Amino acid sequence: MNYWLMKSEPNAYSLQDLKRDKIEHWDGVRNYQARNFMRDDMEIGDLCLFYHSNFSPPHVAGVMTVCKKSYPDFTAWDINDECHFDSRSTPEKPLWFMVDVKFKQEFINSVSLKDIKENKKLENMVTLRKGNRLSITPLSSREFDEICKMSEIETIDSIKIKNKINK
DNA sequence: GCCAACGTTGGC
DNA sequence: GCCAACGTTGGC
Repeated sequence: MNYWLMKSEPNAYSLQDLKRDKIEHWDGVRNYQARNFMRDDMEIGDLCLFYHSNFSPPHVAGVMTVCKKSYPDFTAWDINDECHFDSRSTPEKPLWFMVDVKFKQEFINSVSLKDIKENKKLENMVTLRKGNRLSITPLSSREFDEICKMSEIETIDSIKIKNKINK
């Protein structure tokens, strides 16, 4: 089983949205490395941290699981979908792929990027590597467990995030 | 809103 | 195949 961190801008799609929808396809990935992770390495049952990017403060909000193996990202074929359409991808020769994810858990306390950076045990996280902009990164089981553990503790940032989300 | 860091594109 | 120019990501 593998562990992943997956980024989404909560404006576009949040963990709370997934909680409502239960299952959703993780479409719109248009980066080859991130695509390869999904297409080649993600298995049913893999555990994923749901990370809210472009939010102040940025944070991990909860956990989801992979519930369907990769298949072509059909939003790339929709000429009316300005954000996702890519003429290079066709049903015969798909270029982009996605998996389905299932809601598992909303953290009682979100874990902020700042708190992650300050945790010595997480200093080797791929997500933290300088200049990393990958929307999907692998995690070790230890890193995954550590972040879940951190969510049990209330912090200044987690209170900030709670207040903002409940507004 | 700024901008660093990276990925992608396209001319040569 | 190089690399400059451009676009995007995402923290701050």
